[in-house]
Amino acid sequence: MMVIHVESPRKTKKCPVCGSTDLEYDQQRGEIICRKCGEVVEHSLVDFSPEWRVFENDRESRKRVGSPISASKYDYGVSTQIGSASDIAGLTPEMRKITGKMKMWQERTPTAMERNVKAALSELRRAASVLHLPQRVVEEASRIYRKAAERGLVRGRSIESVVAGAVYAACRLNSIPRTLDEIATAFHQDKKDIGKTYRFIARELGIKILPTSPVDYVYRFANEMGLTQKVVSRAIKIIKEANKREITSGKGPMGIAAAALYIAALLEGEKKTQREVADVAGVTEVTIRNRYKELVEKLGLEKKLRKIKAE
DNA sequence: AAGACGAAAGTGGTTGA
DNA sequence: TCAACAACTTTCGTCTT
Repeated sequence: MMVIHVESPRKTKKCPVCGSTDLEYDQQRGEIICRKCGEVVEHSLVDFSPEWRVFENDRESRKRVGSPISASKYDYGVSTQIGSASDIAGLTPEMRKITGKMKMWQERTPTAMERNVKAALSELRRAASVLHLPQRVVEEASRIYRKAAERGLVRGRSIESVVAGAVYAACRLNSIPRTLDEIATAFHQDKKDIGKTYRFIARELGIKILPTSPVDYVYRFANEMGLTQKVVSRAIKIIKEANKREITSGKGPMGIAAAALYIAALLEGEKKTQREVADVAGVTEVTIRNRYKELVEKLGLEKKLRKIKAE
């Protein structure tokens, strides 16, 4: 088994923004985040979760021999080659017949589906690097795509749109949200098509999709706007509180994340305009205003905000 | 002049008869 | 299958800073 040594990120890295060595490794997201300023120092790290984690109760594949089975290789990375002349020198004629047949079988041209999956997975890897997806999500997306292909769900849809849908589903399943916009850009696809395909394959494959939490977006949005950790914590508090008072259900998580960040930035004296927040969150100013109003009203933040305004 | 505010009309998806 | 519905968008005119 191949062993990759990875130094503990915490010991060696320094935040390029504030120089702090107090870094936090977020295993789920595969990111190193600076505790002080919230900067994402590094993405796409090695996934440290147990290598024997197996889905679908497949106990048999928990063996720790051989190279890791990788769903992102089109043959799961476990194919072998039957050699020719020299390899079969010691075999009886009957055996030679059999191995000859096996060889023919093996070298037969790949099926349409194999070729399809292979093309899809290379597209997947390309987009994954653009999106900084951790390996675990790539694997998940590969599994989803393969299942979809096996059930003939790709028919009538472009490979790209199905791969994109699989990626979106994999991200949501792992609570590492990428917005539909980001995925659409990475795949050069239309947002609507991806959404449709995503819903379709999720339904057909019986993938349970939990609504994403606004909290999942806060770090990334804040980071993109150069907001500090203080603002992030504040925004998360606001969202948690809003959850308790059930004003978040049915609302778009991105809008809530955006509004919470907007308010948090005001409260922490790092004001951003609605326009700036709207741009990174991929919602409109109007939506931010609507969520803003609800949040301020129901959480009783008017006094605090007025105080801030008075400077 | 820029930012914030909100009304009005339109879009795409969900739900329920 | 259709209509009602909620969330969100686009657009635009009006205040506020």
